[in-house]
Amino acid sequence: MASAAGVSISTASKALNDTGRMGAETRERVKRIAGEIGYRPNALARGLLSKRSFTIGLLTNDTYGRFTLPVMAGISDALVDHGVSVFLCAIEDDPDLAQIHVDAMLDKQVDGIIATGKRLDRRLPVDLSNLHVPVVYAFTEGTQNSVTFRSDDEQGARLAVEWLVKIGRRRIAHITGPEDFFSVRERAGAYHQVAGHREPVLYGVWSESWGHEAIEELWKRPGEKPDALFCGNDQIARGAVDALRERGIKVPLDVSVIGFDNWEIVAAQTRPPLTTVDMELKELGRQAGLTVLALAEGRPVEPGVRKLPCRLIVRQSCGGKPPRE
Amino acid sequence: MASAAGVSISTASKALNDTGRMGAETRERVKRIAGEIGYRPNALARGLLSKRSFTIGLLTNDTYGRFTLPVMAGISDALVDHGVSVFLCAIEDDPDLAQIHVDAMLDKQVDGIIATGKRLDRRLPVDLSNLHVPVVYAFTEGTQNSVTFRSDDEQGARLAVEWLVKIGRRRIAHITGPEDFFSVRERAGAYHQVAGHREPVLYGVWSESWGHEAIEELWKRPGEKPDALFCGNDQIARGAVDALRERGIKVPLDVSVIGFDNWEIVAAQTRPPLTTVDMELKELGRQAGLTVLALAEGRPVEPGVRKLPCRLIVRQSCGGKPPRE
DNA sequence: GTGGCCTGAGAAAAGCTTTTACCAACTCTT
DNA sequence: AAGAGTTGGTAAAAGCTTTTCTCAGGCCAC
Repeated sequence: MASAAGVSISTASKALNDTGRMGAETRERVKRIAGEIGYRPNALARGLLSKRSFTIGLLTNDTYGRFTLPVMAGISDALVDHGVSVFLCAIEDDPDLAQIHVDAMLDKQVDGIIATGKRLDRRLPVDLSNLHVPVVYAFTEGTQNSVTFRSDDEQGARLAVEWLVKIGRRRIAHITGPEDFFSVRERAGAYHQVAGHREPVLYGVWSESWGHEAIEELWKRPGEKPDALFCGNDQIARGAVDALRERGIKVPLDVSVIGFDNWEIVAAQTRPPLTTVDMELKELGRQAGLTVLALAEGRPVEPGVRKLPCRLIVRQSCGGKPPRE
Repeated sequence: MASAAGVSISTASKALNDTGRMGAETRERVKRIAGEIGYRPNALARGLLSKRSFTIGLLTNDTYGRFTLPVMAGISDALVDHGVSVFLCAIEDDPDLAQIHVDAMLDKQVDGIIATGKRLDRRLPVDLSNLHVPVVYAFTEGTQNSVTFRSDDEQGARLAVEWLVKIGRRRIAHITGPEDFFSVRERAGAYHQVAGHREPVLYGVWSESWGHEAIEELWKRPGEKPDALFCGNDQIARGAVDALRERGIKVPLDVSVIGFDNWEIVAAQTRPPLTTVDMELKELGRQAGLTVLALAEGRPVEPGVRKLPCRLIVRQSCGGKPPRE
């Protein structure tokens, strides 16, 4: 205990927290000695009193996923400056496990909870709506009157298709995932708007092989072939690029291809590297973290859905312009 | 407070913890009422007294990585049964950030720390050797007298090469990552032992494009071509498979290919899906979690390096035998 | 009938920090 | 020089559990 080395016990607290009245040189001395003996206050005791644990819980059902990781990095990044740590709880769509983790977080007096997932239009398998701690949703469906952060898929898709139009492509096809995904419908909607229905939308699954198949299907059809592909994710785009290469079609010379997600490991390793749409998930996580912190501190936050803009990452699969950055 | 609804205050504690002496019906009544009002003890107060926070810290420098995620899932999986939660701290090779996180964990009285990384032969950029809490290393280089868990890369490589031999391959080449990786040398060593130096080892980088290049290099050489490839990771294997296909060489008919890591997203999406070596990282995490818990509870644990066996995942890139599981 | 023992339950302390209240001593002011 | 105000610091309470100690009452035995 710092008081042993210093002077008293409550004086030490006031010295270290720059609070209360005391002699300047006493304060300095206590601080110095505390530093020397490496004294660090016990956060448990502090939390017990202040009702703040400087801890938040992150609940995700996307264990192996590419979505949660960037979101998490953003949250952690935003909160470390405020001395807040993050409990990560992976709940594989298991309601019981989820409840266990939520209870454990509540027992540990988390200041707030962030729920995140792998899909915008699905709820986590646990009800967080009537907790006595603030809850923020990030990249997952929230409840009524909650704060929810999500990517603006419509704007992202528009970015992609407008880029293709801008570099001179006219017959743009859209190969994407299952139609029951909200994101898929939003992106397809934007595609229709911008591209003007010139080509049909091909709905499928989120895999490379579907990208392959879709190309076969498109090139089997009579008439003019597409000169650009807007793909629902990078894996589909990669499958498509590979299929085109096998047919001797040059990317980006003959066909421009654009993906979605900016999943580096796929997008950057494709030949040629994929131009794609980044959902800025780290920024999304950062904002979610800051928001849950604000709520925990009692600052008012307007409920509602916040759509964060996507960003186009230009690599080499579109041509038209040399890659930047 | 449960005591308000029940009878006293310390009696409640004893009732809920099945400790102390008291009437059976009193105990039942307290428990029932506690259940009804949804009483849950404050873990902070409990931790303050018991010196156990039921919290451990997980430190990783592999933010986006495929290694930390399974390890983490294993840890979480093993500890949730014991009521222990996990603080995840991502420290991007930044010593200052690492120190901040370690200090925060210590302040929060974690019962132990698990350090994990993306490479067996590198240390985290922070010294954890003289903490007053137990530290366990998982998939990263530990300190003297510490407990370290790692995959047995030699055994894994042997598994792979022996499989190739068993299905009748004789000219097995090894395309792998940078030679300064410990894992690379271990795997190469096992390859040499089992394959008997029939083919040279090609050292490069951990990317698909290196897999491509390596194939070009191998097929440019005069003389007999390899009939099997043992690749240092799944990405290299994928690059190699793609390069072979482009040359009209059939996998697995003409050449068997085997990868390393069992990174589903690469291995399962390759055409044909890759046979590969799984390092059982989730099991590794599970054991690390259980071990740090044992240390936290004062149970003795023998220091040293524990090598966990790898497992061969048979898919379709080798032929020889139909895929299982 | 009384002393000893057992049972059931409550009182109190401890764990560590922060905050409020308080006190002793000192310095002005008049 | 005495009262008022200021200053520097301490004592104590609160926050919530758990654990140990104590106590009151009932029962049995002698």
